Amino acid sequence: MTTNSVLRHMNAVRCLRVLRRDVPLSRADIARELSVTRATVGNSIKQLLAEKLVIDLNESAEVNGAGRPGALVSLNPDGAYFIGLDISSAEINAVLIDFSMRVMAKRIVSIADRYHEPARVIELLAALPKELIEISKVRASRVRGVCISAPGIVREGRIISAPWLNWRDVDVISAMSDAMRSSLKVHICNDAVALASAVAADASESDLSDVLLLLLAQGIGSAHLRQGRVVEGAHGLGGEVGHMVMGGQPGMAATHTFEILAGYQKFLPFIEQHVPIPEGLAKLVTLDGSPSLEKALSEWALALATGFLNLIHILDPKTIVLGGPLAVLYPRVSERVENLLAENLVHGFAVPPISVARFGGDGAAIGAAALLRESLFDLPELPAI
Amino acid sequence: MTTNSVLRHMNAVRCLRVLRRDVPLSRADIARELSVTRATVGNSIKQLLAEKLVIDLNESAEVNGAGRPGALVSLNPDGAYFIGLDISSAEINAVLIDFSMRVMAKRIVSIADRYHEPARVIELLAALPKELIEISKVRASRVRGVCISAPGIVREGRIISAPWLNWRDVDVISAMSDAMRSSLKVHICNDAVALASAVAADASESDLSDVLLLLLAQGIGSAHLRQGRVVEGAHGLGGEVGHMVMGGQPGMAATHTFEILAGYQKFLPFIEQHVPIPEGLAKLVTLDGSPSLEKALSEWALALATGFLNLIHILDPKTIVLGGPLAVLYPRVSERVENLLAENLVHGFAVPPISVARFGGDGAAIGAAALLRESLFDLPELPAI
DNA sequence: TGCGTTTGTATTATACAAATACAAATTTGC
DNA sequence: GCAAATTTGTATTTGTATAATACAAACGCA
Repeated sequence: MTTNSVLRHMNAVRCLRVLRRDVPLSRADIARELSVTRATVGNSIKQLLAEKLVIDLNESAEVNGAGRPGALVSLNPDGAYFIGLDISSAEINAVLIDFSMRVMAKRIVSIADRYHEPARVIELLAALPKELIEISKVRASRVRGVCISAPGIVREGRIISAPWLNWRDVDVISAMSDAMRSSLKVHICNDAVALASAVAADASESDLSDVLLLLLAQGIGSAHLRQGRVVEGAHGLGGEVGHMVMGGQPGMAATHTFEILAGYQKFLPFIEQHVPIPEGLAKLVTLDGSPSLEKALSEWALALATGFLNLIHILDPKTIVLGGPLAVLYPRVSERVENLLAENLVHGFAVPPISVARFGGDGAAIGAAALLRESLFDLPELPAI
Repeated sequence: MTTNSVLRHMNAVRCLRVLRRDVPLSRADIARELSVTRATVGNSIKQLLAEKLVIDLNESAEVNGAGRPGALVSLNPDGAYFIGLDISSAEINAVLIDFSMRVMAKRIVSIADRYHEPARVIELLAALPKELIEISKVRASRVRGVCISAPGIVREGRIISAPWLNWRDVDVISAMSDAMRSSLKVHICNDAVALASAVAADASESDLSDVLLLLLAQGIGSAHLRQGRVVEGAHGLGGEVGHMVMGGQPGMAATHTFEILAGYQKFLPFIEQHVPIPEGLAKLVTLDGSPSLEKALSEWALALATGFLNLIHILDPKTIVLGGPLAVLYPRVSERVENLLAENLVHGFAVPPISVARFGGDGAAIGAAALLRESLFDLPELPAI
């Protein structure tokens, strides 16, 4: 098990991780970065070329002095593909991305009239991979897997509970695998985790790979990334920050949880009846502040700041990124929130940068696919015990 | 860098991790456990014998059938020693432990009259390692380092803030290294992290290596262990759960934080004037419940349950362990707390086992030392990038 | 006592990276 | 122009891992 081939794999993965920044490099560049010999890198690259994960650009590095210029290699966008399927109560968002995170195919399937029927939704899900592969015309053999993102508590391949879908204890992976009639590996993850993965993969700077992502919607979910990997709880749970009790008289009637105080219920009265909620919330961004809207925003700022304060004290994230339909409103309160944080954080803590994720409705689907992509950059599993 | 020696190290460490349970095993046993050949284990053990981390027991395994019985090897208690120094506002607790976690020497130095003077405290700290080595009569060359535990926010070798000591931004490591005039490596950690490390090292069962430790004292600190390692925040912080806002009118006046609602202030009126607080609290365990004490306990149960509820939703720990002087009181409210949790956790979460750490006042010192010991079981640093 | 079984190690085979050497490709200096 | 210097990439050799194999030693069992 812990054999020489582990070394080979480690070095190959390390080369991939260097190339991941999407800057083409020569073998000598990589060797310097990893403190190994050029010969070793040459071997690893040879292997990666054979696996099609890397391509020779047939191009020379720009010269910076004397000597033979290096031959550039880079990640091969065409080397691996990944499918992400995001379930919400309105629709399934489906994407197929390539190894450089470009979206090669995209489908949206409305499920508003049947989201509460797992069997029917899974039937629709199961048809999508084949469809995406056909649309995108990629080689089916290079598709590395399918990852489903769902708004709920996910554990061991099952959706334990997804209140917005009204699902409980659905064994999605088995059902999907059966329905798909293909050997594609199927994974499943929480939607906040998926979006966090999209944010992390998108971050060109590696320092963004340490992120607390908060998904502000009807509920509030979260995912915590450390060194690009999701920090999971002991049972694969965690991140249910929406249920954090933050106020009220002592007691746990759950009328003062983070998601009740800072979810979007507060803003529904300001949205016109017939407008979908995300669009309605987006309109509020530029809406002039009536006193009642201002009051709602102030209360929201206070609730957000309190929630952030708790999470920063507990988790110490490097950055906070906000996603979900409510996130667009954040710039209207950012100053208030950040002032409150600065005043209330204990000495030693600084206010982390708080930003809004730049992803549309397909963010979670892209992120789910990115989660699969990430596994190619994983060092060999720690030979535990 | 990523060479064959990494493999050798990995296999040696894997052997150590198997032996860590303190059950002597034969090379063949270890080989089966690790899925490597007996010859490979033989080599690793040969190396570990040379490093004195393992000893040959000159004893045969009890036979379970035919065949030559294996020659048992086990961790060598005498192979490595570790020193832990815990600072509180009352005293310095100092211990020297061996490789099997036995306390070989112990010293307590009162600093009640000068805890607020970092220079004088560090002077006292610096004298202790030599003293402990002399008391215990262990070979000085086998002492692997010193780890200091402090009640405050620790980062990059500095105490950023330790309110109970009234210290701010003290560069403990430099000062210690200078004052000690020895080549011993000095580390520093938070006291909750130290105690958690003691709990994890103490746990004979490996499933206890996933622990959320809460230190219930004047303040409330925490440390989160996952797979035996402390989960640290991006800046080495985190775990300041005492500052979690849990109630009150919207606003952050910080009158309803976890440590105000659940710290030991509430119980001070029940303690006789001249009794030290830890002893006073211990007396309350058996004190018959006056109505006012019962009320305080009920309020405490509610506050604890609310804090635990939030932390379970956010972190999903496998077990919760309580330490600090207030922990002894927990059995008086455990039933109430666990019922409240069961009623309020969202579907999918279960109430984790909640127990009281079985460590005395030297728990943090032992834990600090155990943190150093732990590093011998670390797999080689992931060759990052 | 002899046979089967398991252990531990010695030997050999194989696989990996490092060290070395060298040809190829380019700049620099004259 | 042209040789020297420099850098790249790879082939070869060397050293050191583990795996595979073989075998002697130590034991139970009949």
